[in-house]
Formats: sequence, structure tokens, C-alpha cells
Amino acid sequence: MKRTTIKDVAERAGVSTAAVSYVLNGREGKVSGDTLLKIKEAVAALNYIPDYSARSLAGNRSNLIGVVIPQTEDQKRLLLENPFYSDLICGIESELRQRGYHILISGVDKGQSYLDLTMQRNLDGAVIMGIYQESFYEELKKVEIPIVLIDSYINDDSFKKIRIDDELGGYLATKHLIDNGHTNIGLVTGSIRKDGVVEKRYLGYKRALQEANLFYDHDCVLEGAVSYEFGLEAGKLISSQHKNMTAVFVTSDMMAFGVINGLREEGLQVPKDISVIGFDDISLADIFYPRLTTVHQDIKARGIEAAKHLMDVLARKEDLDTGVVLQPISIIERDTVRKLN
Amino acid sequence: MKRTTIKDVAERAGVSTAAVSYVLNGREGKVSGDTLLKIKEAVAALNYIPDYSARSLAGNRSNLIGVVIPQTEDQKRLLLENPFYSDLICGIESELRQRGYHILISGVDKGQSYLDLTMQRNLDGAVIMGIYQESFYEELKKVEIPIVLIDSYINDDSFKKIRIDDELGGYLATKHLIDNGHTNIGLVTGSIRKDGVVEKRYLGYKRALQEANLFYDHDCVLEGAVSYEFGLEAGKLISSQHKNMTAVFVTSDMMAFGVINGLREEGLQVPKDISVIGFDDISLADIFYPRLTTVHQDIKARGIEAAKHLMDVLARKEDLDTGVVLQPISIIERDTVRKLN
DNA sequence: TTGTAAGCGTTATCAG
DNA sequence: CTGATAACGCTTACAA
Repeated sequence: MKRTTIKDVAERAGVSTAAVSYVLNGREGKVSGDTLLKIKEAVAALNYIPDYSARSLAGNRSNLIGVVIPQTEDQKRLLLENPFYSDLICGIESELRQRGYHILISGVDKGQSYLDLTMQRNLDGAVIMGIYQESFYEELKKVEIPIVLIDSYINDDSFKKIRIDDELGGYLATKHLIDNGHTNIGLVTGSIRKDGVVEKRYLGYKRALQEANLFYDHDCVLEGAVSYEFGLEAGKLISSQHKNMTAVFVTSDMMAFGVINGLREEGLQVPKDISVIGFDDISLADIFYPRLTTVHQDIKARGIEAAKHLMDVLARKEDLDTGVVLQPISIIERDTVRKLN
Repeated sequence: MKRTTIKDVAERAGVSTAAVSYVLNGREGKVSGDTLLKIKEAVAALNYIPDYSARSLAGNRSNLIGVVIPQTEDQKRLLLENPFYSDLICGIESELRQRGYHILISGVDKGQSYLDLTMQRNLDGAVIMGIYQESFYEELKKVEIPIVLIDSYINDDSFKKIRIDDELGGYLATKHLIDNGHTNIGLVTGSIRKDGVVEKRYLGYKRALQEANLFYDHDCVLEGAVSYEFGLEAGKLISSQHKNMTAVFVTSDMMAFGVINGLREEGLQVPKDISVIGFDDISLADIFYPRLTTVHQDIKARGIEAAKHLMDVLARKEDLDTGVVLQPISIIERDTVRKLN
């Protein structure tokens, strides 16, 4: 089946390709009402579908937004199994689709630059999730497209950042435990890297402890991978070695599930024997048993927000406003924290 | 930053653009060893990155594979929240990336055709998940690219199908319950549509019942949406109205979680009071409490299989072999089925 | 307001 | 084995 081109449309409407192009791109003001009508008729009659490759090549937008998501350790797979990322993508996609954009999902291999993809596909913009090495961001600056960072505390005016206040979240979670009468509170966390979300949550934990004049015991923090598996391990460890804890703050829901199951495998009940509070409020938090008390953030909303910003910049051709957007968080009380007082 | 083009490479190597193009596309046999070397040097030195838009326009591959996934009822969002689909995508992506392809994820709005996207983006191939109306497949045939169907029982030689034996799965699941001494077995299922996976699973359920000379009671099947929410509802319903059942076969894990939680909310324990077996073995099945006994299928493997087939066809330029690939399934025994005998 | 035509970066045909 | 050169479909000065 031969492709219907802009030329065909122009012919049928009895106008030039330029006129058709104008109409197609919303510059309807550039043509007369009469030709506008004729063109619209022709487009509909011929069921014309523009070729985005050609459009992209001709120097315009590709209508493609790159979405970078973290990968598994071995770099073989995207971390899509983590509902946090799929929710985020869900939000981004739904917003972008309405505006005629598509998303190109990918990971970035270690030590690699994102420039390649950007050039190859002529991306119009990008959303970067996760945390990378300094050099990655340096490279990223060379790309001349608007970029939104999710979950990054990097302080650079080249990027728009959409975040939550992770420190506050860590503080609130810990305080929630303290308010419920817990004084011996452990921490299970992903690896604490400078300026990462995890570090902030950890800092919040420490602040809450300090404020309540509780002793910070470094032996009570278990640091590892942000995964269900590590949580499981940590849960077992806690039950065997740290019997004195009455509560644990876990810096991500997936890990928290692991902790609870690990505890259970060793015969400890949550929240009867030990309380657990998570972070993220992924949809599973409400499905898991016992239902997980956690720090809520609206994940999809973050995706939508990211997409909207990109669209705004792209539409108005303004410079990417370089600020930080903070999305609200709150404690969702469910069934994994026991009141001691 | 000015873009490095194939022309720049040709200039630096002192050859024509054609020669460079040959080398870039693996037809290295078409140039002499000497020029090959010079070209390789130039590509590396200039850090040349091909423009896929131009390549696509010039009539070749776009190196883009479309992936269609079902949407929420309101058509606003992709069903990415369902781990089944994200796992599948994970598999497809990992396989395609290694071959230099990218995936374009999208839904298809009701009554819409997929032709549009295919034309717009010059897709090289597509993977279609979910089940659509007859007319959708009719339209799809007009697209002249290889297409793989996942989860569809449509009988059409234009498409490659990658499936599991859903009827057998339903049979095995039900038989597993029977073998454990259950005789009064309910069914919670998504809506039973002709030739859908759900119908097959339902048929398997009936066959197992029949084979064991058990009475098929239509009142014991609860039909609704394939969602956690409906499962929850069904669980509550079962506890209030169908106390005589000792076991339930639920046609998807996500629903099974709902059923178990619904039962629990009404004070019934799984598997003590009632046994539950699911279908799919999504990763959560092992995280949920109690750990879900279910029909296992390797979801990622299906994604990988789909991707591989597409790559094979695209590479060899052969016709898409139109067969059906059946992936193995098996019962995974965990903690939600109680032995009565 | 309209049309012409020169690119955009690649591939592929077709002579040398 | 190599190198011009004409597509591919679209956008956008620029000219009419």
C-alpha cells in the first residue's frame, strides 16, 4: 500500500504542500479560511498520517520523549518490576499521549552517556529517574533538550527537579514510631550515598531520634540493596541479633515487605512483636498483609508533573525553568505499627 | 553542537558516503580491507552517531518495535500496574536492546486502529498483548510488518502467537485442588469471552470437575473484572454466601490476592478455612502472605520469545512463521492450598 | 495569502 | 570495489 504523503493531500486540496504543512502544525493563521477547509477535507478523505521520521529529519520535533529508568545490577533488565517505576511511567505516558507524544523507555549502561540515544532518535526531551554518577549529568548537559530529574538531589540549573522532601519523610516516619511509644528504632535502608534520596531519609531518621533525645545506635542500621531480597535478609538478621528493637523504619516499601516476611520466617509477628513503617506507598502496600503503614507519595502525580513540565517548555519554547518542585507527602496509617503507649 | 553526519565520516576517511553506509550496515564485504579500516577509524574518531530518523525515512528499518498493552477501562492509562505486563515488557526490552532496537509502548483506544502508529513511526514490528475485537485484527493485517500476539487465541495465519495452554492450566489447577481432597470448588474469574484466555482456563476447570465426577455448580463461579478489586469483592461474597466451598480456583494472581484479603476481612483464613489457587505466578505470588499456590508460567520468557521471533524474521527477511508457540506451565505449590485427605 | 525549492541525513541505484 | 546522485516525506525561508 503506497503511503499517502503531504503531496497527495496538497494535490487533492489544490494547494501547495507548504499550506498543508502550516495547517498540520497549527499555524492555521497563515492560510485563508477557504484553503483551510479544503485542506481539512483532503486530510480526512485521504486519511493522511504524517511520517514522524520525515518530520523529525526536517529539523523539527520528533514527538519522542526519552524516559530513563534504572536497571538491574547486571544491566540486563530495566527495573520495571519495581512498581514504583511502572507507576511513574504510567503517569508520564498518560499525560504525554494526550499531547501526541510518545515515550522511549530505556536504561543507560554504566559509564555510558545518554547523548547517543538523544542524537539517534532526536529526542525532544527526557525524564531521568534514579541516581547516576556525576559524570553522567555532566554529559547530559551537552544535550540541548529539556530534562526533568526525578529523585535526584543534584544541584544544577540545567535540569528541572521533581522531588519530595525525603528528609522530612524520614523524619515523619521515625516520629510516627516515636509518637507511638517506640524508643528503640532500627533502620533498614538502601546504600546511603551522598545526596541520594536514601541518604535524606536516613538524615530524617537521625533528626527525629535526636529531637526525641533517643540514642542513635549505628548497629541498628542495616544498609544494603533496595530490594525485596535484602529486606528479607535484614528481617532475619533483626530477629536473630537485634531483639531489643521494637520498631523499624524501612526506606522503601518493597524492602519493608521483605523485612516483614523475614521476621515472620523467624517466628516474629508484625506488629505484635515488632513494628514496621515503609516509604513510598506503592499500590501493594494496601494489598500486602498486614497492610503496610508507610510514607505516602503520589507516584503517578510525579510522573504527570514531569510530563507537564516538559510539555510546557516544549510548547512555549521557553527555557526550562530550573526550579525544584516538591510534591507533598504524608503518613498513611495502616496495620504494621503497634501503639505502645 | 553541529551534528556529525555520514558525510563528515566519508570526508575524513577519504571515501564516499556510500562506502561508509555499507560498512555501517554490515555489508563489509562490499569494500576493501583498506577502506574498511579507514572508515572504522573515522567513525571512532568523530564519534559518529547515525540518525535513525533519516535512516527510517530513507526507506529502511526504524529499529523501533511497537508494544501494545491493554489500558484501564477509561482508556486513560496503560495497565502497567499489573506486574504481568511490566514483566513481559521487561523481557521484550532486554532482548531487543541487545540487538539495537527500541520499543515504543502504547495502548490502542477503543475502536481505533494500530495502523496510525505503525505508519507514523515506521515500526519494524509489533507485539500485541491482550485481546481485542475482531475488527482490530482485521485492520492489523493491512500492516505489512511482522506481528506477534500474546494471549490471543485468534486463528489467523497473519500473526505469530505465543501462548501457554490456558485450558491445561485451568485443568491442572483444579485437579490440584481435587487431588488434595477438595470436592466443592468455586471459580473466580475475569469475564468469560469467547476465545479469550479466561474462557480456556474456565474450560479447563470444567473438564477437571467432570473427569472427577464432580458436580459443576454455576452458582459457584463468580465472573467479573480481572482486578484486585473484583477479587476482594468476590472474597467477601464467598464468605457470606458460599460457605460450602472448601477451595477456589482464581484465574489470575492479582484477583487471588483480592479473594484472600476479602476472605480475611470476613474472618476466614486461607488455607485453614478455604484453599485458593491462582494463575500466572507473578513475582508477588511469593511475596504475598500466605505465599500463593499458583499455576506458573515464565512471563519474562514469553517476552523474550516474542522479541526473538521478531528479530529472526526481521534479520532473515523470511516470512513470519505463522505457528503457535506454547510455553510450558506447571503448578507451584506454596501455602494457600490445604490438604484435606 | 500562496507556492517554490532548498535542505534534513540516510540508503540504494547505477554507472564507472 | 567505488562514487555520484536520486529518492524518502516534511518544514521553512524566501519569493511571488
